[in-house]
Amino acid sequence: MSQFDDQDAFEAAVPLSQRALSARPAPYLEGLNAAQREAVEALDGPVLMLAGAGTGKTRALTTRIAHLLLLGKARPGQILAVTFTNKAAREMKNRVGRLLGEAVEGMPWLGTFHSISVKILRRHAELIGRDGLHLKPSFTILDTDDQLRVLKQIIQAEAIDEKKWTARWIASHIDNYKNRCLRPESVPASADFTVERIPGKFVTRKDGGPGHECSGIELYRQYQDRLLALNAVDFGDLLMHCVTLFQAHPDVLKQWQDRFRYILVDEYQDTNIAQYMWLRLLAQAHRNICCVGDDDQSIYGWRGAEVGNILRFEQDFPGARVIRLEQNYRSTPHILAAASGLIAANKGRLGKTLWTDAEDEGERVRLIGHWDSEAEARWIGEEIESFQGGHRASIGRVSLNDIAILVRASHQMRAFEDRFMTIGLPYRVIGGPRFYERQEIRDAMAYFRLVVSPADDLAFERIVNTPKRGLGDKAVQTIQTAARNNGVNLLEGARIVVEDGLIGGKGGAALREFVNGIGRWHADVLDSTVSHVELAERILDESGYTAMWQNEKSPDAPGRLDNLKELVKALEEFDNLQGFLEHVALVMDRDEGEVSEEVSIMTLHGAKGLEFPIVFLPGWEDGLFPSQRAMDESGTRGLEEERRLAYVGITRAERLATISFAGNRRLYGQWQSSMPSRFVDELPEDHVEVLTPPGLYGGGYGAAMAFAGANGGTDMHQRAAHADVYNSPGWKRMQANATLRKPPVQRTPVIIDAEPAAGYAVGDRVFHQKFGNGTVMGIAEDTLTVQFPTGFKTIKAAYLQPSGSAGGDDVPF
DNA sequence: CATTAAGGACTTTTT
DNA sequence: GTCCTTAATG
Repeated sequence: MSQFDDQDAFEAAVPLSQRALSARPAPYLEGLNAAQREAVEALDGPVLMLAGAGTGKTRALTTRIAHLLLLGKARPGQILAVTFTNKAAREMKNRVGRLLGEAVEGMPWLGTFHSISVKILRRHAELIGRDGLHLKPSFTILDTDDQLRVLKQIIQAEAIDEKKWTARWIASHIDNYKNRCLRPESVPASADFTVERIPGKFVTRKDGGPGHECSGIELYRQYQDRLLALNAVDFGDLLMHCVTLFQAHPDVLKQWQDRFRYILVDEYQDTNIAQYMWLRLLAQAHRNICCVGDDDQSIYGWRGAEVGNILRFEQDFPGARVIRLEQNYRSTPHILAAASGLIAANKGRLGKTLWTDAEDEGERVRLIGHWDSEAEARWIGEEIESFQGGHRASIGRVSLNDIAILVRASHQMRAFEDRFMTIGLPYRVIGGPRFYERQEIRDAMAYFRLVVSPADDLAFERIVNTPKRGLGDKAVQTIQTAARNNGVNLLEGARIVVEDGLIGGKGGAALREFVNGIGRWHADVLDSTVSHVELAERILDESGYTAMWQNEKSPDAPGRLDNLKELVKALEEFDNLQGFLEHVALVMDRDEGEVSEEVSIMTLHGAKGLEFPIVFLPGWEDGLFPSQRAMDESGTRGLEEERRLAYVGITRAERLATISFAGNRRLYGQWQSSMPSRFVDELPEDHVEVLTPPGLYGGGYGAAMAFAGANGGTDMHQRAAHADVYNSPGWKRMQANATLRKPPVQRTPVIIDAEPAAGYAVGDRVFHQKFGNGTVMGIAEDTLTVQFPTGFKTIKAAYLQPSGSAGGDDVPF
């Protein structure tokens, strides 16, 4: 990087012709509106670009990069451009390339926070660690699965009661620390948590005898130590280690500050504290940082994102220019007005007024209620078919690719998949399990990992008995003991076990073959005459892994074999196995080929940044959307985030948005009734058209409520308590369109078939020693299904006590 | 040690 | 309802 260190040398290197370009207007600037142009041309100093939905943010950002390059302000390698997703990074890369033609090489530092952090960390790995134990540049990146496996080992060693404190739960706490850049030694005691050990199980600890309790920070420390010993990092570490590195080594920081002359950040509203520190450290010297974001689209608060980062930008970077992009090019006026009206209910916004110069008002946002989630899916399917038939004059010709169904939670997708399957409507689910998260891919990867780095104990444990080699828990324990006694890794330990004949019979022979195989393939990795693609095939073949799936007769076995083939094919694009492994951990999301005509089904989170002519927004029911959990966990803040999610959903639509809700929905196999989302009532009436659903009693929703009420145990007190709901404008609209046989009476969710028992009723607030306050969602004899902030639990009534404040302060229900 | 049966938890959202 | 972990059996 020394070639960039000298400012004068760099300027001298820029051709005169390039610098002269700044003297004449650049043609690529001409299509921009005034605000976009300002955002592109304000190159030096801190800039905050507040870009509302559909205002051409990506265009401004990519043009800005092109501008920097064409003016000779920086070379491609001197621009740091950070995104959150690989998709966004790829998109930006493509668009910059298109703007510049073939003139400029791809930008090496355009990528996600995580992928850029890896690149930086690899160069300074040895500076991370303590007590003589440090990271090596070849460190592996653990995904959530590996992370949990490591934690489970620690939990077992510490005899922690995993029934009560799951690895998942502890992992989320550790992630939280890392999101805030808190290392084990810097977590304040006030942020510690306590877990219990299994009573009676003897544990020897350095800090004294057996204790019944264990500090969360202590577990965190052990986890970090274990990762270091494994020469591994998890996702959170990538950011946190980078920040630690920069803080502890000013000389290293300086190198990177000098290299990155200009910094651009996409989706700034989604940054967490670690990312914020990362950026600040890199930007503080020259302050050439341009952050793009929209506080109204901040929807990742639950995983540590801090809207505060964007709200505070001007304080962090005094003298920052704030540029608002407010002209919307995406949606019709009705859609825009509906979205704006909804988001206006949020407080603490930076405030933007989106406008459009489109003349055609378009159709109003449509609102429809259904009897249940199946009717909702049926109706949407029929709507889509009628679009296809072409007899919808106001809409015109529609391709299935133009249509998206955006749901709050992934379990909603199923109803649509089922329905579309039966009517033969092509669809694609976006954001399902990732390619590299599939079992067969992870197994294959573990083989590759172990072959490349024989010290990868996690990989060893994963595959030592896959395919079945007759090596169970006991055998693995024998290997672990041998490894520990000799101070070597598991593969070496296994070799010792084989040599000493500690495992006999079938298992011993199989283990011998396994160890020999890994050794053989490892030698081939180093042998440059062996192609890595061929080697990969051979590994899967000779290990018996391919045969395992060939012999498996379950219906998904062929698909898995296909995936393995695809994996090997993907290898061709890399120079070696190492490079491939690195790529898969961070960047390999399968490219969603848009070859055929399909309706897209995805979550609202997954839809951010996308747009579709026609959008369906089903499941607008209180408890589902806004999600009960978000509200229980974060109160008003959670509700506002949900509202932003709704805003994101509506603003995805270009021409037609349809919001719907169902009176009954199946959750965990039980039917449950629900109320329309409060967001429905917040929509500005002038921009909404209420549709009458087809079906029984002239109106599915009204009938749904009457039915639910009849079965749910009528209660005057309840009726009075919730009377206001039925006076709300949204409710009246629905009433006008539905023939109501009986007044609706139930506010809280009802399990239709459930008998009230144990003195509790559905909807009651209860308290549990560990899980805290929750809401009863289902009753079966003496067992209750309770929704806690941390999720659903099925618990015996004896462990619960009634919670005093039914219907909390700012939390409804 | 592997296979099978029963029981429990689980549902936001993702790099 | 589904997936996963644990207990019982071959």
